[in-house]
Amino acid sequence: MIRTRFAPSPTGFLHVGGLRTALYCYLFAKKNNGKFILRIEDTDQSRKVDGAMENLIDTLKWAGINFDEGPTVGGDFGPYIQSERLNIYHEHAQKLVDEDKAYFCFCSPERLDEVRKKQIELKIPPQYDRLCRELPKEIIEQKKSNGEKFVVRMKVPLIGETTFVDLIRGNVTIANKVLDDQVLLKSDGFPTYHLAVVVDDHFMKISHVIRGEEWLPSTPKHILLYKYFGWELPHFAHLPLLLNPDKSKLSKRQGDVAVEDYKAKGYLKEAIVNFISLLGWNPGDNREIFSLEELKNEFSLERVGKSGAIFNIEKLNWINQEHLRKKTDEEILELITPLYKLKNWDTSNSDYIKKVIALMKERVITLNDFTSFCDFFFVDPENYDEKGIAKNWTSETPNLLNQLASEFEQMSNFTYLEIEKVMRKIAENNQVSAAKLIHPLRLASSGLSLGPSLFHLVEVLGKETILRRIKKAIEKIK
RNA sequence: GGCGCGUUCGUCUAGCGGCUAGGACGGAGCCCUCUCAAGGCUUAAACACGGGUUCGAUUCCCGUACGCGCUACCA
Repeated sequence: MIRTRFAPSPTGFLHVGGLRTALYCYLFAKKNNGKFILRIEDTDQSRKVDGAMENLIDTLKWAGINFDEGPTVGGDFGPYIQSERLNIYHEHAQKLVDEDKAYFCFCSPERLDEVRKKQIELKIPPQYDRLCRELPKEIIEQKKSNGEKFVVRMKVPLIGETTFVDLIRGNVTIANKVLDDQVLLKSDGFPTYHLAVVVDDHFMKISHVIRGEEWLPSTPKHILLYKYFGWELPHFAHLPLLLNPDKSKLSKRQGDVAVEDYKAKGYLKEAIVNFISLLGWNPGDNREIFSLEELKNEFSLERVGKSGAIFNIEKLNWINQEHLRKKTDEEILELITPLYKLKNWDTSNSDYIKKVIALMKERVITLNDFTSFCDFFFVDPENYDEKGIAKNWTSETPNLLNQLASEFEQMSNFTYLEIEKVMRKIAENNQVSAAKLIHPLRLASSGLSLGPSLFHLVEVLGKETILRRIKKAIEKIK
């Protein structure tokens, strides 16, 4: 049984890198008829943020990444929040101490700092100097009864090396001597990541540990712990990192990293999921547009790459457009209605909004473009594009528009076909090109010099609005 | 500093000893056209470097360089 987990810390919003890790874990599990588990790693009380867990869960659900076990849904191997599992960690830390595979350490943070500083000065690798590694039992008891604070550290072998297989990178070997005597249990009684991850992955029967590359160097410690406990190893797969444009690890400061930021910008969940799926994985052929369902069928760890990928918004834009096109006008209506309400635009006439969608669908990138480029469908323009005026508005324009207005007034069948006929006729009568009418009318009706097909636009806006706007434009422009 | 991982067009990538090194986004140009998009066509653009191995290396091995990650009682 394939079981994977996504194990974020509730320290803020879900990062796009986190979403990708979660997605790959999810896809791998689903592809193999396995289970995907969500576990909350809240062992650092100082970094914990209220509401972060709920936010994480909401965002995963929004993206369509549903977990089979985890907080809020339960499961047979819970609890799924590490702070609710402290007794399990204590028990296992004690077991290691009893078997001489870990030890109590009473060194103060101050001493540790000092040791580290000195080591750096001497240009030797900073590491715990193992002062407490062989403390006699009596001393330990004495210090404990004195109430001295302590941590539990793992006893790393001084010699030898640890090798493991990474599903993405192959064999990785690290000498044990460069491994620190890692703290397993902190003085506040919480475990560190290293203890908690091993214990939980074991008891939650995780078959494949799929996580970011930043964990690669500490994996030998985890392997050692599995061996100390006598547990079977899971498979490991370390994903390449997501990068900023300058190739550093994707972070705030260089753009948006929270999934919510992209949601707020009007990107579709389908597009975000599709885009990040391609950052480090490819299907092996030229297809690029995938639904989540399709990804579930296609995904494989064998096709995950090794090098980091820069998060490039241009491609996201294109993918968003592609997914937007796949949506029906009805679906888009549902997505943008809340945005329109925020703008205080009239949303009571959904047929009208659907016409707007039909006209704009091909020329927007994000959902937000349905608001930022669509004001004129709902409110009369107050300002007119300066360049457009300079280029297309001449002294004869008012006269032409007035002729147009009186023709429009008499039309009973106000459709784009008829509108076009009328406009071309007037152009001909005045011996000017149709453009002399089209561009100024676009300006008058939208205030812009770009937008959808003018004849369609006029039809959708309707006779009354058009006549009003023609009048207004003639008054306001020069 | 130490250890680890990585390195194909600007970006995402295909390639698993023999290819005119392919695709996509973005760029440029042309066509279409009432503008803007969309669409169609065309085009520029890459194997980090040096050694091996081999009849033959983008591909395998070793170095170098560069980048990134880790080096916490953070994850």
